[in-house]
This record gives sequence, structure tokens and C-alpha cells, in this order.
Amino acid sequence: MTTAEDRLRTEAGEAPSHPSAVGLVAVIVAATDGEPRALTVQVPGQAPGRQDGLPFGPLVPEHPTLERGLRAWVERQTHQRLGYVEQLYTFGDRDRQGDDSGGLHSLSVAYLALVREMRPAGIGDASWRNWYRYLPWEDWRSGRPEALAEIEAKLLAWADEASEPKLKRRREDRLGLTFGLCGGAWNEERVLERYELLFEAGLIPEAQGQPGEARRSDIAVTGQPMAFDHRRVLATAIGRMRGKIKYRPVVFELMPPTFTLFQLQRTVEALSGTELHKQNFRRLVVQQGLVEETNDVTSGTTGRPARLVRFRREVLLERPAPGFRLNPSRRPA
Amino acid sequence: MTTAEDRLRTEAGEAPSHPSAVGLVAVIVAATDGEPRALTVQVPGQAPGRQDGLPFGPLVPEHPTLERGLRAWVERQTHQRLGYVEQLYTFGDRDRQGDDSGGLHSLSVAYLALVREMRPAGIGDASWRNWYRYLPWEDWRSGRPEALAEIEAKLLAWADEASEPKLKRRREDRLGLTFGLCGGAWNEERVLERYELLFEAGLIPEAQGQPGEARRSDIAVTGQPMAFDHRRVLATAIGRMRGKIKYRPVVFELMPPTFTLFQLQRTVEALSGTELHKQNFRRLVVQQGLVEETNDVTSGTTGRPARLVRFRREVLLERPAPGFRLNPSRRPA
DNA sequence: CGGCACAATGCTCAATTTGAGCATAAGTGA
DNA sequence: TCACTTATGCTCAAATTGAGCATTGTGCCG
Repeated sequence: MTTAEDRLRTEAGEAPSHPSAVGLVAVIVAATDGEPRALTVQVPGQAPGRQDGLPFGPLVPEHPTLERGLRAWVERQTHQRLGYVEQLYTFGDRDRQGDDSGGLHSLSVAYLALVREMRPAGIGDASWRNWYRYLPWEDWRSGRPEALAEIEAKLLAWADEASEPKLKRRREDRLGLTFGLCGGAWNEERVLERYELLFEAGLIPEAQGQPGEARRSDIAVTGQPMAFDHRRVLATAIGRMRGKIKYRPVVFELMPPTFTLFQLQRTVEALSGTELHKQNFRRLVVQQGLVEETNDVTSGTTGRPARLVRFRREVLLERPAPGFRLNPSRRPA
Repeated sequence: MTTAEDRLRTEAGEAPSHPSAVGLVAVIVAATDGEPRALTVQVPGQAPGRQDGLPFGPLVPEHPTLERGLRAWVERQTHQRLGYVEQLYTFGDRDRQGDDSGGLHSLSVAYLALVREMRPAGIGDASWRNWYRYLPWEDWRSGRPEALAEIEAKLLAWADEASEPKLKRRREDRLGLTFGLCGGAWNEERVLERYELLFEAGLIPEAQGQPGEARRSDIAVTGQPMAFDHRRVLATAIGRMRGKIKYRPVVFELMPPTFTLFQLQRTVEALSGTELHKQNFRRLVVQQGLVEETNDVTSGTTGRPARLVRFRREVLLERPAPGFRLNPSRRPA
């Protein structure tokens, strides 16, 4: 038995010698009126007042699994019953967590939850916020976001101030990859990569540990800051949703029991941040057998009434990857 | 300020009151000779001898991030330089971890690493093993795996022994969804779901906490057991790889600097566990611009020599989702 | 040396799947 | 009734798939 081997096994049954503090964070998503929303709470700020944050809490030993713990805990706090829950990512950066308690590692396990009902903002200071409030450059539904002009300029400047030509090159490549600059194309799934790039480029006030300092004008461009690294968690959630929507019928977790095809489209657009071709969207949905007819139609709205449909659960058993191919309508703009 | 609100915030800067033991587990993947392999180590078994497991170790406070910690630690132990590393999942089930140290939660953060070089098995008792050794039903490269006949029979029996008709229904649906039974289709990505189903159905010896007990005949059918829940981690890794390969050029992390298109195909097939149509595969690869020519060709092999190509890194900047669509050749079988 | 077996490559072709519009239907409000 | 608005149906060309057939180089074996 070599020492290397010894190190490798690290005494199975024994607890690792360095306990860590583990927290759970939840990105709770709903979509009403065609807007994507996340449940936020107020967190005591560094200096001035309070700021937006995601619901979070410690992992308590009472719960058998992480997910069950999160569920119980969120449901008790926000009175919001969680339907679909999925683990997102475990964050553990020393330098990024707001708090590192001495030598202790502090991780947070982030979860994405999709809810149907939108409670009137819930308990205490919890409230539903349009998620593009925090990441305005991600919303391309009415064309290229205005904020992007300034962001791009600043990013290019950042690439330019690189100390070495090689580094500059590298930065430009990343700009192309994530923001579609320098000849690249915008990929709506790279939400996290974009956020991280902005963070590195110093455009995210959270990076300085002083989110409260953000100037008003900046907020319009780089979005509303959040406590700790919660914006990063949100970015992760959005990216995950955007990816998943394409091959799994997750949107339906956000829809009411019956809905129109156009409402469905609006929701998909809200999440993906793009506009879709209406006729092709409905063709896709119908062909895939994602929905089934009800006998009802909408009423009271302007224009021709739409038929109400409901999600066809059986599709889960039939198709290998039911989802929306999401080919955004490429309007000339 | 309500009490609910108080609970919601949970004192930001303070460490949660219940420290947890956090471990890191790595699924280190290589592919040589057209076989998918994972790096395994020997772990002291419950009673008899030792058993296969994945490399794992505790999270130590010295490392700035989880990933950096994992990298340093694996590289020191196995002398295996890690290239691509990606976080897989954080496991925290109380009842599934081999060890729960009193009231302490013990999580393991699992990572997937892809390596190019296949060291001659490395240090100590670490060795490369074909990953289908642990999940034999996942390998469809030469048609439907034989093990599946018996597995299916047992699963159907399990569904049948449900106490209520509703539960039976539910189980059958899951069989259809994951194993393609009862009219469903096989989806190569649902590796984890299949493993979990087998686990629930009692076909996985690890479930009894006595992996050593597996009978020889069972191993041929339900695969070689592993320590703790490492087979679950492996299943997660395989599923992730199979999904990711379709829209991200991750396979190239496993390939040598230059390779033939057929070697590439073999690797993709090894990971996905399916066979692909050769001509269409190369058409896809070439059209997507995933590779570029070298001036070399293979020699010494039987048959016409193949041209050697290399990965075209620029593709990362061009295409939004370069990958293999992976449409398995549907041979009559 | 001629022919064979064996891969690698090239190319074809029909069946589907997209991407974009045009056209029509069915309500509401003036 | 008309103007307007949204829902829905349908068409059509272009691009992408799924499957094979055909051809081209090499090593090997009489």
C-alpha cells in the first residue's frame, strides 16, 4: 500500500476533517402576463439599506435530502408550493461568497423551481420581479436591448486595456463567443458566461463587494445588483431554463391548467428572451403533440377568440425530447 | 418585520448553524481504443475485501474554489492532468450516502473530468475501467444488450407487485419512459433515471448497503457494484456526457491531437452507446467545420489509409451549438 | 503480379423538417 | 356595416436527415 494509495482513499466512513457551512438558494420562477419573474426577498445591505436577493437559508440536518429540505423550507417561508424543482449548481468560491467565515468553506447549493400560481408576492418583503431587471441585456424580445451599446463599448475597452496582445486576443474571443461581438453570434443560452464576463470586466458592482454603490445610470445598463452572488445564481438559472426548454417540456410547469397557444408562446419568449415566428411555433407545438384541445375558447379579448388547450402529459412517454426548437424569427432589424 | 421575514433572511453574514461534511468525487473519463473508461480506485469494502469506487476526497479549506480544489487534489493523487472539468451534481441524500456521521449532513460534490492521455492506470490501485462494466445495459453498440432481457423481466415483475393499480400504472409509465418498455422508446440520455429505477426495484445491491453480496450471475446482468453511491455518480456523468456531446464539442477533449474521422466516430459511439451511420457522421463533422485537415494519413492498418484531422478550435467562436446530432443508425435488428 | 478483402471517401435521392409568408376566419368596438 | 385585431390554415422553397450505392487506395495472398 503506497502513500499515494492512502491519500486516494481518504478513509471512507470517516467524516472529512473540515466541516463546511452549506446554504440553499432558490431561484423560484413564474411567468405571468408574458413576463418572466423570480421571487426575491430583501436582504440587509452592506452599508445603506437593504437590497434584492434570492430566498436562501441554511441546510438543516432534519431533512433527508437537499431537495426535500429546500422544498419544505421554501414552502414554509413563502407559502409557495413548489412543483418542479431541479438542482442548478453548487457555488463555493471563496472570494465570491459574501461571507467566508474564517477558514470555513461556505457553499451554496442553488435550486431552480418553477411555479404555476403567482401569489400576490407572498409573505413579508418577498416580491416577484421581472428577471430582466437584473440582467437587462438578456431581453431581446423587442430587438437588440439598448443597454448593449454601452456594454459593448465598455467590454471592448476592457479587452483593449489588456496588458499583453495574447490576453487581448483571448478577451476578444470571449466577447465574440458570449456577446456576439467581433463577428460572433448571440447565443441566448450563454447567460452565465455573459454575466461572468461583465463581472471580470468590472462592470458588475457586486464584484467590488459594494453593490450599494452602483450609480443610477449604471443600473439601466448593467442591471439592478443583488446581494452576494445571487445575480450569478439567477444567471445560471436563466441559462439552464433556456437550454432545457428546447428538449424538455418544462414551460408547462409555468402555465395555468388551460391556456392558449399564444400565451404559451409568450411564455417561451419571455424565458428565452427572443421572439418566435407565430405560425411555426404553433405548428411545432401541435405536431409534437405537446397539447390537447379543450372545448373552451377565450372570450372578452379583442380579436378572434383563441382555443384553450392543455398540456398533454402522455407526450412525456412518447417523444424522446419534447421541447421547442426555438428558432427565433429573424426579422430584418 | 414579521417573523416570516426574519426566517427568510437567515442572517446573511453568519455561518449557518449546522456545519456539513463536504466531499469531492470525480468521474475521470478517457476513451481509448473506442472504449469509454473511467478512472477507479479500490475502496475498503464493508465486510469482505475491497471494491471499485471513484476517486474522492474531502474539501479542504486551502483551495479557493471547488473546482480548483478538485483539480489540484486529483492531479496530485493520480498524476493525471485534468483538462476539461465540469461540475456534475451535488449529492446529499441522507439515506444513500454510505456514511452519515451522526446528525451531520454529508454532501458530495461530483465533477466530470475529461482527459486525453490514458496513463498506464496511474498510481497505486487506480485503474481505468470500461464504464459499461458498471452499467452493462447502457451499451447498445452491438444491438440490444443481452442483460436487458432479464432486467426487463424483473422490472415488469416489480411493477406487477405494486400494491395498488395506480402505483402499478405509475411504475409501468416509468418503465416506458426510461427503459422503453410498454411502448416507450429508448433514450440514451436517461442513464441516471434507469439506474435509479433499478435501484428502487431492488436490483442494485448497493441499495441494501451490502454491495459485496452481489451474486456472480447478477453482476453480468446488473453490472459490477461500486462503493457508496458511486455508481449513481457514474450514471449521472454518462447521462451528462451523452447529452452534452450533442451540442458542445466535448468529445475532442478525449481525442489525441490528430485522429481519423472514424476514430472520432468510435469515441462518440462509445460515449453514447449507440452505433452511427458512418457516411452521415462524417458529413456532419465536415459540414459543421468541427475538424481541419492535416497532411498526414494513417499507415500500417488494413484497408485504405485514413486522413488525419485535428479539432478546429475556431468552431467554438462560429457555431452556436457545435455537436453531433447523434441519429443512431436504425438497423433492422 | 493480379485479385481480394477492407476501410475510407464521394455522391445520390427521397423523406422530413425549417423558415417565411399569404390568406382566411372570427371576434370587438365604432 | 366597416375597421381592426388576433387566431388559424396552408403553401412553398430551402435546408437537413436517413439510407444506400459506388469508387478509391492499401496491405495481403496466392
